[in-house]
Amino acid sequence: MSGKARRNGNGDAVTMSDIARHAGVSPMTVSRALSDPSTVSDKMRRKVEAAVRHYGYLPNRIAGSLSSKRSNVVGLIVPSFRNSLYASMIQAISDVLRANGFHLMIANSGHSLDDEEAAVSAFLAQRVCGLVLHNTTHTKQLRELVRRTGVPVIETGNLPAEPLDMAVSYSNFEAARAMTAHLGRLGYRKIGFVTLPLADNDRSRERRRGYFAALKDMGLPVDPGLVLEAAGGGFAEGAGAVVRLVQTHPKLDAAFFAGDVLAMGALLECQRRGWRVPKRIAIASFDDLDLLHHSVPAVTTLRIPREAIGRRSAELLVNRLLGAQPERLRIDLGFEIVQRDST
Amino acid sequence: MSGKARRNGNGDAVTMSDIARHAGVSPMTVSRALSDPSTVSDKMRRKVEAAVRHYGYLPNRIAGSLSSKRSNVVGLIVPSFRNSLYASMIQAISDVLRANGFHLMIANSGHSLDDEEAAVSAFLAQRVCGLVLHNTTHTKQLRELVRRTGVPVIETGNLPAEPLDMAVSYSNFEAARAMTAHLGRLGYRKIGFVTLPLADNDRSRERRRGYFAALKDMGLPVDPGLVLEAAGGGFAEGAGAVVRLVQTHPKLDAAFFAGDVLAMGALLECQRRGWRVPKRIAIASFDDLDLLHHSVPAVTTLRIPREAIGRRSAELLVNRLLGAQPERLRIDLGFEIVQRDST
DNA sequence: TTATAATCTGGTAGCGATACCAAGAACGGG
DNA sequence: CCCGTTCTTGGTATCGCTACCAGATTATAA
Repeated sequence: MSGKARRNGNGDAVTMSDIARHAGVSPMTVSRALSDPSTVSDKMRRKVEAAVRHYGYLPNRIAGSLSSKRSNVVGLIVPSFRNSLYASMIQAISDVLRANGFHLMIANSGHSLDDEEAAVSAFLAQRVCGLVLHNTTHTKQLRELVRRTGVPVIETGNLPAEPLDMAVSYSNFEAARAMTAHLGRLGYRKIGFVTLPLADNDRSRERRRGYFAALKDMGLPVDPGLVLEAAGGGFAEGAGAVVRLVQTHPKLDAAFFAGDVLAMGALLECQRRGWRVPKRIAIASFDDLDLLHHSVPAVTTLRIPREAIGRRSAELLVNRLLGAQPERLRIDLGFEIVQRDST
Repeated sequence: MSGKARRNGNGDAVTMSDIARHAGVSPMTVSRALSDPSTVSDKMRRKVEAAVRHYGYLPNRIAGSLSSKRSNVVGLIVPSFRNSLYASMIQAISDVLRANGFHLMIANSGHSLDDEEAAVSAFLAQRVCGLVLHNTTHTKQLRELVRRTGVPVIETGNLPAEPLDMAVSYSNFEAARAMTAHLGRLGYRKIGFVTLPLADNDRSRERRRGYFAALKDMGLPVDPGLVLEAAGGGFAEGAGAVVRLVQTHPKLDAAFFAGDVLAMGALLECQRRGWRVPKRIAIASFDDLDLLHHSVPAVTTLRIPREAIGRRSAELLVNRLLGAQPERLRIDLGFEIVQRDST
């Protein structure tokens, strides 16, 4: 062992030249045998494979990337890991990427646009070959960085009017509007709305906008007092919100929660207080946490195709990386209202 | 723009030499000004910083890593993203890494040891500087790979008898044993156990072992019929399991679920069927899904310090990468029984 | 059999940074 | 004012791989 290479604890890694020497071929042949076997004769390929197996050779993709100016790492930025709604999307992305030989780097922006920008910078310094951003409003710097480097980018979480590059999502505005209209059709007239934090979050704001639009569509009065901003997205906040709404507006007959955990918290609180759902108050949710289907009563909700969004995002990215023509896309994967017993 | 560099959509990236030329200094000075400013005079540093800002220079960490044989990317492998219990750990790891200038690559093993091995190979090819594995049984190849490359590794999810390198976790065995004993102390005598899938999952098996051990400790009969293996970890499986247990064992007075979602599914099913909890049957859970605290009744559970585990894991890794002596560690972060109304 | 194309293989020159060494500038003590 | 330190700076040589071109080998056609 040569002293210095130990720094990284990386031992003296076997290199391609080592393999080449032991296989009795040139390094180029080893390179080809590994990255595009069809361009090498069977005899050579077998010699190389044998040596690779024998020495447990692990190609150095860092060197490969530097040389080829290509990388196989995709960067994903989500606002937070805590929210389970990102989980199914991440899973889908991860699956598609892996099936195509790509890897995933993840960072979270903590709902801060500046942190998102910092994460993108860091990813670009790592020379990721593509980006997925769960966010559609960005700092000017970020837009500039993306433009300059020309990395393929998928935006998701909402449908931006002007995508940076490609967008795959559903419309928060339309979804909230549809659910509010649905409640109206069911006969509810005084519909409260509990929103997730609005700061730096276009998705939350779009949902609220959808709620207002539906009321207007139906000719229902728009009462700002019926809108509550929950400080967080937890059970407790949902519980607190439903109580406050009911107490300040005794005539309230339905409440629409902009997050599934909020809705569940509210439902549980109603159970605790003996408020019948949907008799005393109807509850509707945004996003189909599995739980909402199993609760008593099961909760009416919007099913967002989180998994499909992840899958399509990754597929688009992979296609582009594999040579598809750049094309500014804006794919709407829609949503679905799931009517259950809580409304 | 020179035609060829376009391949990656990467434009013609500004390089360190470009910055050097425009700042009127040598590339080495730029390198130093960026990576260790204290070794460079103020005048030089300012010139470099100005040029960096002006050209929007993004250092190429791929090249940096190749040259320095150091990387700042940590690989994390979890069985799945779907389970929220990984989420808080991932968040903690991500936070600690970012605070120290490291990045996170993530893969999922889908509960397969071979896939875990494949993911580790891929990560090592990317020359990650450290690994976190949420699993403590591995293929022989994987152990060999880790030994040979000498990467720092954290194992978590369970406390292995023989860690590969460092382990940070709690003991599934002790936790399950403690909860079962707790139920015994509360007076329950016929305690069912619903386990998560056991195949390739030492954590599940350890939990079951803990359950059996506690029964033995208490002199209670060990009836294999009281143990059910749920096919998955969802609400439906928990619901199905509690029904089957109660129907096949009318005398059953408590059920201990090896997963929080299972327990919640069972609780909801009991509500649906009008089985009083804990009167007819007590329900205890493993892992403190937030929901269990808000359900009616609130569910007794084991609180596992998922976040602390993530944090400590990342901290240990970072320390080691920053120069701490290798040391075979096995850190037990314990657990806590949270007695609530369901038992 | 020879010409000509189609396959394979190897040599060379980077990719964009950092390590290491050596030389020049600044500094202080005697 | 000289000389040994200390602080800065720059040159050179990789890091391990792939792109590109050229030469060698084999196959195919004439």
